[in-house]
Amino acid sequence: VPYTINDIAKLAGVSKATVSRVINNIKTVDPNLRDKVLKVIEQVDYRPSAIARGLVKNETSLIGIIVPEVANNVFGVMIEGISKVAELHGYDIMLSLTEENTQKEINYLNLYRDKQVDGIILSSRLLKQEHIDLIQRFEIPCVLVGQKSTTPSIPSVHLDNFSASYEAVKTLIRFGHHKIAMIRAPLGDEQSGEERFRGYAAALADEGIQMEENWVAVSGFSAADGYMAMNKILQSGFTPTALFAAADRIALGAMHYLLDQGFSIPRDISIFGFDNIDVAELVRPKLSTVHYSSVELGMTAVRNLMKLIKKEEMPLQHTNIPHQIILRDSVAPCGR
Amino acid sequence: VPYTINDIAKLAGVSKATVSRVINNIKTVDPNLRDKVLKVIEQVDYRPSAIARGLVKNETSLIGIIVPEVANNVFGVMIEGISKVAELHGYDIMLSLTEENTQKEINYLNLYRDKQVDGIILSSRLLKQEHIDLIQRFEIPCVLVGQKSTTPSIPSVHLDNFSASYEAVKTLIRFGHHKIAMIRAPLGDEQSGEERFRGYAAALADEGIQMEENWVAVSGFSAADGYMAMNKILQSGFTPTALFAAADRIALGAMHYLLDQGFSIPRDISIFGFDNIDVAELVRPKLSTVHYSSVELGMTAVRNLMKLIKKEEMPLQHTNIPHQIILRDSVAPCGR
DNA sequence: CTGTTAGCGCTTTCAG
DNA sequence: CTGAAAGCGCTAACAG
Repeated sequence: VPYTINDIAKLAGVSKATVSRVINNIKTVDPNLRDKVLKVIEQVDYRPSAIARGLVKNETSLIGIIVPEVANNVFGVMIEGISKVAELHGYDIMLSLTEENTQKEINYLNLYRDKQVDGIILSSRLLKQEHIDLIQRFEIPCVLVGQKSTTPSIPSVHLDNFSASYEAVKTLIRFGHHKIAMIRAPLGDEQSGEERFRGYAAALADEGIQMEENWVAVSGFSAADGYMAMNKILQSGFTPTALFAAADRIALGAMHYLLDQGFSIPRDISIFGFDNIDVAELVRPKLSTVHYSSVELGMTAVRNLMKLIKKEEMPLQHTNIPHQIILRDSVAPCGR
Repeated sequence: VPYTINDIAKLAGVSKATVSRVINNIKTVDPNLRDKVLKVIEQVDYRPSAIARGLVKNETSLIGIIVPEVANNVFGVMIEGISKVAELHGYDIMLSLTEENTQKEINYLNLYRDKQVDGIILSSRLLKQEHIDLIQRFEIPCVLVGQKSTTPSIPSVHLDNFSASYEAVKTLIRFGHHKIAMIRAPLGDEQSGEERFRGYAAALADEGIQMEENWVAVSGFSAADGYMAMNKILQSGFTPTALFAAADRIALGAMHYLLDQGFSIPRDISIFGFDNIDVAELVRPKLSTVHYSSVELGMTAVRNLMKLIKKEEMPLQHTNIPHQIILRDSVAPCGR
């Protein structure tokens, strides 16, 4: 049975107001009383209830995170970034996993309102107006990560997916590749899906390369999805000299399909991924990819959230995280 | 400004007790009143404050998770398991990352007490008496995952690391290997460190193989650590025909070192890992490893935690999760 | 079936 | 500098 502030007051022979002052480090307390109180607190190992405090102060020092999954390294790393900065600011985190299910996202948004978190970091692949409406109605500080905000009051942190893809594909072209396939991510996903595809298309167009419909396949984010997508492209009769995949795990799945089919990477087909997840460097051939810092993504999101919470300064509606082309062994000059 | 139960009471022309009954689904409410209240709630989109409710009920429907990291697939997957079952039971999760820092673990344990979580899942690699004492003093339900409990009131979920390692190494021996190196995990880690090593040692001993000191190197859990550890073993003058690593990422790091040195896997050296992380199957050669379900680990932990919370039934002090040897391409018969 | 009342553990005026 | 008192939003007896 934990001690309450009343117990401490009684034991120390003071009022609970005084105890409150002591635990909140308010200087206007007689040093003698303060010591007495502190001693009692120490003795019985008293800790104030965050719940009760939350009720009266309307603050929980909690931030809620909503992400699709956490077994995926991209999100794991991002959460570590979030956690680090949140801790620095004295915030703890609640975590909710949605499996990209919009209804769950909505539910968790509501849950976070119930729990009165001080702020929310939302990473949704299919951002809908419904999300935005809900967030605005709550008036809970919220920052979007991975998708671009469509509303001034809700800042977002993301990368420039278009440029990143554009540069990746340009790199492939510079290596002499023209027949470049792409395994793209789902259609509703504005950033990882659409933008990364647009960058690919633009790079080809700029070089006067006529892309055919069967050059691109749509895929989920898993390696298994990538495996199947690669099969689909080859089945269509198109044999590219290079592949650009919208995510590393997709790329890895595709690579396995190609290896299983007897292709040699990168001799027969070069492969370019996206995300630079931890294993990109642990496979052979090591995967060329677009790097950006998921840690930075998470950290920046929290920093912006802090601004929002403290209302000192309005963060920019859009914050871009830098990206970088990483050339590794999976890309070689075109041999055909 | 969110509505409170008082507002609803006023708007619906009833007492707040009645509103409370409605939102808590207590049947003894006149259907007319209930409808009226429900309508108002709907209209203004009222949601009861979980904080206030928590204060009076002494329940938060929150469970706290303490893990070293989340960028590591093992923990990511485990958390997904936890999340799934927790959600099923109506619990939400708080997450804290410790980077294996004992002081942080203690801090978070304390934090969870402040926040009055209903239960805690603790995954610590270096479990100390200090943890145990703290948990017992709190009287907060807590289950350990990954380490074995030393206290009847604190159940734990883990695998039989000794047997798993034993079987893995026996498998290597069955393939004709005798000169089997091991890269083991840190000394203080009773399970992944000590037990996995003991299994290795026992398997060798049972076959009458005399293990030398330079056959084993100690390593952290990262691929980089594994890379260096493999270097150390080779530098010592020992060239094994097989390697058993205490974790897949260690194995992967070691594999890269060997490939960099011009060895062929598995022709020159067979490699056996542990954990069956997602990428074990995404590398070439595919990694042989000890499989266990991290999802199951997490789910079982929550199930036990629920028993503890609901006090219906005391869970077993020790619950073992099954494991399984997975033979893939990284292991071949000994050629020497 | 419904309203009144008394808290849950804390912070915060407001007097003294 | 300190204590009394009110109240955060809700639940839970207890009468009626």
